[in-house]
Formats: sequence, C-alpha cells, structure tokens
Amino acid sequence: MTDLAEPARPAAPPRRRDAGATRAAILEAARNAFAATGYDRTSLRDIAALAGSDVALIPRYFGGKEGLFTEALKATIAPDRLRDWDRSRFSRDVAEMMAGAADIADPRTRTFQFLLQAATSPTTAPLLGRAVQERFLAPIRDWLGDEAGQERARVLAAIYIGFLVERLIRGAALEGPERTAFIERVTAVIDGVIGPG
Amino acid sequence: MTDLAEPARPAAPPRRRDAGATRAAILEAARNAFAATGYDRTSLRDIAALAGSDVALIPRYFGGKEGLFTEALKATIAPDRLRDWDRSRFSRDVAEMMAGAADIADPRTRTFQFLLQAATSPTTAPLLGRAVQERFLAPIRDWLGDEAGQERARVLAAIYIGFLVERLIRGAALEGPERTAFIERVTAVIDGVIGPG
DNA sequence: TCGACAAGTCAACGCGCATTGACATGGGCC
DNA sequence: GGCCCATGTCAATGCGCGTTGACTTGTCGA
Repeated sequence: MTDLAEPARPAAPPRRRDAGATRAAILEAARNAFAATGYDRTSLRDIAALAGSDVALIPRYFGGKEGLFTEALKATIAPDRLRDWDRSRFSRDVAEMMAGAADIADPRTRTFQFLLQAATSPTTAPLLGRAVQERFLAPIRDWLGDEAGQERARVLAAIYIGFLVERLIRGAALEGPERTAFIERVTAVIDGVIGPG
Repeated sequence: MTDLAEPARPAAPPRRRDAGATRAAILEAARNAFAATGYDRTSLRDIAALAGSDVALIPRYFGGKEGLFTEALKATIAPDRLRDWDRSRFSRDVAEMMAGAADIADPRTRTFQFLLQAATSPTTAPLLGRAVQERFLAPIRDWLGDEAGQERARVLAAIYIGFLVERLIRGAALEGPERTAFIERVTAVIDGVIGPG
C-alpha cells in the first residue's frame, strides 16, 4: 500500500490542534484506503500516513481497527441522492456508465469497491447486509413507488451490482458495435425492471 | 480460521511419500481455505493443517503464498458444465437458486466467494478477467448461439454475478409472496436476455 | 501570564506470519 | 542389503502488525 501513502504533503500548513478535524481526516483516509486495498491489507499506519496523523490516535479515537472500519462503513452508505435521479434517463445513464471503464478516481467506484470488499469477508458481510437493507433497498423501494414492494428494488440492486462487478473485471471500456449493443440491452433490462411491469 | 483446521484426522493412514499427492492435497486445501476466509485471513499454517502436511512444503512447492493463490485460482476457474444446462428451464432454475440462501457448504458458493475475493484485488483482477473471458463468457456465447455475439453473454454473466452477490449479502432465503414475485421477475429478466431478442 | 488539560508524539511490546536452512527419513535402484 | 536422493520435519529468523503507556506540546480560560 506504500503507493497510496503520500508522506504528509510538505507544503501543507501544519493543522491546528483540532480533535474533530483529525478524526474526520482519519475517517476519510480510512474510507479511501479500505476501498483500495480491503480491510486486511490496509494497515493503521497507512491510514495515519494518508491522513497526516499518528497511528496511536486511531485506537484512541475509534477504539481499534474494527471500530474504525464500522464507522467508515456507516459513513460510506450515507443517505443517498436517489430522489434526484431522473427516472426517464436513469437506465440509459447507468448503461453508458457500465460500458465505460472503472475509474479509480471516481468516488463512486471507491465506494463500490469498499462495499465489495466488505461483502467478501464472512465477518463483515452480515453487517453490510443490514446496512444495505436500510440505506439502499429501502430508498430504492420508495423511489420506485411501493406498488411492487421490496422485490423490484432487490432485483434492480442485484443487476446494478452485477454490472459494476463486470465492469471492474473487464478493465477496459467497450468499443464500437459491441458497446452500442451492450448499452441498448442494458437499458432494456433495467427499463424492464423499473418500468410499470 | 481455527474452526476449519481439523488436525490431521488421526485414523487416516499416514500418506506414503508422494510429492504429487501432497501437492494436490495442499492445493485442494488452499482452494477451500481461500474461498472461506480470503487471502489475507488464511495462513499457510491453516492450509498445511487442513492438508495434513507441513507449512514449509508450501514455499517449496509453490514458491510462496502468492504462487499458491495463483495456482488455486487457475484450478478453480476450470472448464465448466454450461453445456449440460437445459435452456428451457435455465432461467427458472437460476431464479429459484437465487431466492434461496447462500450455502457455505456448497462448493459453488465457495468458488464464487473465492473469485469475488480475487476481483477486489488489483493484482488478481486482470488475471480473473482473462480467465472469465475464456472460460465463462466464451462458453455462454457458444451456448446462446453466436447471432448476437459476445455482448449478450456479457450481460447474462453480469446479471448472474449480481444475483449471486445479492444472495451472499442477503444471508437468509426469501419467503412468501416476496419469494414468488422475486422468482417471477428474475425469470423474466433472464429470459429477456437469452431469448430470441 | 500561567497553569491545566486536551491533543499529539514516540518508543516499545507481544504476536502471528511467511520464509529459510539444517536435519531426519523413507523407498526405489544398483 | 545398502546407498542416495527425493520427501518430509523442525526450529529459528526477521518483519509488520495493532495496541499500549509514558511523554511532550499546544491552546484556551482564569
């Protein structure tokens, strides 16, 4: 992980003593680091270096590595902006995003990687499941309208996740006719779920 | 991981000296252990205990932990049995499987967890991507018939993966009307992709 | 101005890990 | 039967980790 740990940018003015700001910086660094390399491969020393802070503060402020991870997870699955999405363009926007390459710099990519990391660990998976139910499925269900209940939200979320994984594995962006056909089909699939059916 | 490491069943006859068999035992143990607890939480000591072997043999035979993981990954992404699937029942079979709970004892679940672990690591993701292309997308494409080319296989694979992840996170099986509606919708979604369209 | 307490620093500890090299031993070949 | 190399065993080493406790320093109120 040394590639991520930039050594406390020298030009930056030394932060005034502020426990709240330090806590926030550590939390932000933790979200990025956990998303990039997962729970086990991320050391507290990495996070502290990324936050320009000291290792010893993390057990003090968050009660340990697990506590930090839990808080980072809560902060990542924040109340979302589903209500802002334009329903008429939603499926095509998603399809075009999925046809591209996974952009590491995109915070949404980081968020997703973080969640996927959490999903693959048997210890964190149940916690993630509960968080997804509360902060992801429920909002989507409300956004769709509750005629068909929770089940459409579940299917939509699953499809969405699947395309994200596929994009992650694929690496490169799609090109030419395959890209066009892919976008058309993904749009149709999503419309089939969020549509009146 | 101590829960997995059964201490070299005492009744078993001591294996005759056979490098090939030992290697195979270690590889099999590694596949199970990596799938269950992931790369970082699995120690070579765990694997050796599971295989009834000695830790020191692993660096010798596989060049180290990473080499073992790579070989285990190769062995896991084996030629599949897509050709056996009955196309007329495929979508409903998949849908009903997805409505259930993820069974940890099922080797397919372990395999999938293993692959998902690999997807989140920047080093193993490209390897996984190539393997999926060769051993998953290509067979699906052939199975579907090649009129629509690679793109339908891609979409189908993504949807399939998505539902697997959703099942993994969900934990419990679906019940009652939500289960029925879920199965109906998943069947429809899959049919929409593998159908003539 | 100065004291007190919060905030930050630093060194050290114990632990588990992968890896190494020296050593023991079984079994096939002459 | 006896050598000898492949095979397996064992102890030791070095490293990175999370965590702890003692220490220093900044900042704010009196």
